[in-house]
Amino acid sequence: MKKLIVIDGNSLANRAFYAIPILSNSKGVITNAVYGFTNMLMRIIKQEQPDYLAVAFDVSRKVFRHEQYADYKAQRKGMPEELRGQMDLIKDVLRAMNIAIYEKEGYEGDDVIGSMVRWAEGQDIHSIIITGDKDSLQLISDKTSVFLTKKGISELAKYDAAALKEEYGLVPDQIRDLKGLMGDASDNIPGVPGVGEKTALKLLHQYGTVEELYQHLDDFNGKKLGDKLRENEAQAFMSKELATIFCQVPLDFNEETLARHAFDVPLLTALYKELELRSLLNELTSMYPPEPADWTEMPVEGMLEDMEDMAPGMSVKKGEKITDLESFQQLINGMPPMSISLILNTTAGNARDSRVTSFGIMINDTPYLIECGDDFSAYAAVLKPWMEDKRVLILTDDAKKVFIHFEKEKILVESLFWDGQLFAYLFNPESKDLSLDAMLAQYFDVTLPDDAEEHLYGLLKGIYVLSDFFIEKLEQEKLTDLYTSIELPLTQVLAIMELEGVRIDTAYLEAMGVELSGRIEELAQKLYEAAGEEFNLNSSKQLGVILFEKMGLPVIKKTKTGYSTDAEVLDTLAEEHEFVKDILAYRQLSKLKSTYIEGILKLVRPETGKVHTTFNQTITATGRLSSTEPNLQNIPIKTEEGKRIRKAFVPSVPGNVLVAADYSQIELRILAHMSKDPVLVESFMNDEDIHRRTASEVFGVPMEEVTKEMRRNAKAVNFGIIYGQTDYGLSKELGISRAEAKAYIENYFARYSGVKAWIDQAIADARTSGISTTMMGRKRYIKDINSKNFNLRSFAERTAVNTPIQGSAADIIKRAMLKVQSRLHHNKLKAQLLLQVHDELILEVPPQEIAGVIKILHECMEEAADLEVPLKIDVNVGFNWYDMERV
DNA sequence: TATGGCACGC
DNA sequence: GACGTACGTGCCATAA
Repeated sequence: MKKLIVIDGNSLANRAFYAIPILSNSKGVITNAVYGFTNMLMRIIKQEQPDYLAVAFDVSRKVFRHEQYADYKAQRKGMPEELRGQMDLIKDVLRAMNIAIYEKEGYEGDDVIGSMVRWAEGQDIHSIIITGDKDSLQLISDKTSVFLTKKGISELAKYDAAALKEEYGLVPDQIRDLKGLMGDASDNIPGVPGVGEKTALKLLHQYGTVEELYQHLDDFNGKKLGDKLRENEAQAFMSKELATIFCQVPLDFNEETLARHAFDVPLLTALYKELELRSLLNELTSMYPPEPADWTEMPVEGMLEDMEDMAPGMSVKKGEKITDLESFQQLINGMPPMSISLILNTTAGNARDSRVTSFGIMINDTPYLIECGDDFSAYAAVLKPWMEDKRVLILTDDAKKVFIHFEKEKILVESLFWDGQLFAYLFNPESKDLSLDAMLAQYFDVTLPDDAEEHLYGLLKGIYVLSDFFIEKLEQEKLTDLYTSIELPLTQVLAIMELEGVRIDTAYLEAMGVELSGRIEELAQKLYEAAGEEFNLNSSKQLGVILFEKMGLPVIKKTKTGYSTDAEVLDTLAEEHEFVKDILAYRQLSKLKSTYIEGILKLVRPETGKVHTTFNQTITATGRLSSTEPNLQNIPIKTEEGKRIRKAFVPSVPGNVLVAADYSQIELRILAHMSKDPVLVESFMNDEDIHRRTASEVFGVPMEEVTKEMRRNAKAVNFGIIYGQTDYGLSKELGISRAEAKAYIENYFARYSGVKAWIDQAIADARTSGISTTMMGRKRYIKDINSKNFNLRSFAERTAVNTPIQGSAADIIKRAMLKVQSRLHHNKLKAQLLLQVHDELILEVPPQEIAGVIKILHECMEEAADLEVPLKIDVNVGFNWYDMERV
């Protein structure tokens, strides 16, 4: 038998309106009833799969029943303004869905519904009426059932004749009698005063109908009830009349009109977009996928509402574990949804070595745990079409991880990313914990279950809880451009760099290790002899005892826990004591051996001879990257001994070269740009030796008369300016008196008054806003800027000066990396980005590409930002990272 | 296991 | 008069 669903439009809209908190789009149009109604409608369609579908409405407040009873529904308050405005929108939605709307002047929705189902019964069609109005129960027949909404709109109570009998002990037609006796306050049907549901049911169980009851009024002689019934006889009969649904409304019902038709997708999409009904739009687009769109335009579902705010029963489904490929294939068949959340669980280790052991994926409303064992490749292949689909928005906590593990499967992920960690970092780069758990706790006070599986499901759902909120917050904080045009795409570049890795000449490192071991051992023996005892040379505590107690050297500096033995202290003592010189040498060599030789050798992959560092994009307070395991951003360069480590960094392909391009004075150029200081700007415009010029200004001598000493001092001043150095610090640095240092700094600010003004402004801005900002809008909170504690406040002030400079430099080189990678890719070059060291990019380049790559580097890096002064790079080329020649 | 001291880079 | 240059990572010793 065919199935007709007919919905009481007013009733359902009303329920939706009161069940769902007020929602509105950005223009202030209230949408909660539209949302709830449509959601309910979609669920019914999915669940019931009807052949015919219609919605009936009341057409006006004046209906034929008013002729009988002027006060009919007089009690009822007018529809609230907020709901009235939504009725037309609901009808717009229905029209866009090509769903039949029935209404007739002078009749209520109930009457239209009654007429329709009676017609349907004649056509041998089974009807289901969906309403919140119990009056409709009178329409139940062997071919008609009624689903009543309860508890808001989330659940339906299904009634057929049997269910009605069981709950009320009545047949459908007796509903009219029930209303006749008990009345209905909401419709202002009076009934018999003093008779409520209990009494009415008792009477009907005994007498069956109002008519029959009044035939037997004598039974109530001498009882109060009898008097009430007698006094209100006319009213009882009228009430029953009023409660009777009229089933002969003159309407033309036909199967063609009632049959389900395809949605008018463009119209419906436009409507949802206008109303900003994101979860509905998402649902629609998963049925009818749209053209690719800019991800910022792409609404992430308002699943937050679904899961958190909606009535029970609307929440996402329970999680499910999948352990075989077939089940997974079934899950991932057909068109992708508009968005999925995806969380990879991997073994520890670098990009190359780590493996995906399991992953969580949420598709539509259901989170899954996929145990892929050793077979992630097969699962990745199944997911491939979705990962390569630009329309799919992937919500994850770590986009780089996703890029890496799919890239390893030769799948270039093209879908757009929502990366929770990256969002959290941009909102506050100093956050200790950027995990989804932390974000859910911080912003939604949600704690996920401890159980690993349930926790994963919670994360998958949690991403959706955070998604719209974070995108909105990103927009509000004006960080969207930084995210979409820099940080997110950079993630993919970093993934490629990590996977590529850097070749290490292990034989060289090992040989150097052996050499160092010998020298370290010699030094140790010499030191033990001089000290007159053996002690742990690596222990600063034990060394302190030897130096300052046994040998009686002067204590220069103390630490929290005892004597300081750092390089600064030892340098002061070194001149007169060979022992101290040897300690310094021992320290230098053991540092090289433990950190750089043994440390790096431990991390070389034996299969390839490469190390694969991990670039962390969400660690530093200023926006710089950091590098770990190994840290390739602090490979020695200052001392000749240390610099030799760089000979071990070689191209992976024989004949290739390493190309290193570093920005010349990028931070001072940024300072020139931001301060617009005329001297500094002019200096860069003329491509002068910046430290020489500073020396000339500060010491008041012509450029050509600047001595090496003056230039060294000026360089320290320039350096110190960027960090907010004090006269004390500068005096220490240069080994001059504090007064002298103070004079340098004062001279500097006198000559570079624009710089002074900018620094003052940067501090003042931070003081008012509590924030420092980079050129790209990256933020950092400067929390102690107004502290009464001098130390904290001074520190905050230095931060407020340094952060815009260092952070803007980070912005610029990140942009440069994107440009470079893009050019290499589009020109189909074999050259590869390998490393970034804050102001420097290192690439491996085949010999035939060297000239082209150098040109690309100049263009991309020098045009990464448009400043008041030019950006300039120096390029060096060599067969290892030590033997480099300037080109 | 956490912390401090030290040393390497930009 | 304080306290004394930004941002990181890694190794080792020591304390807990």
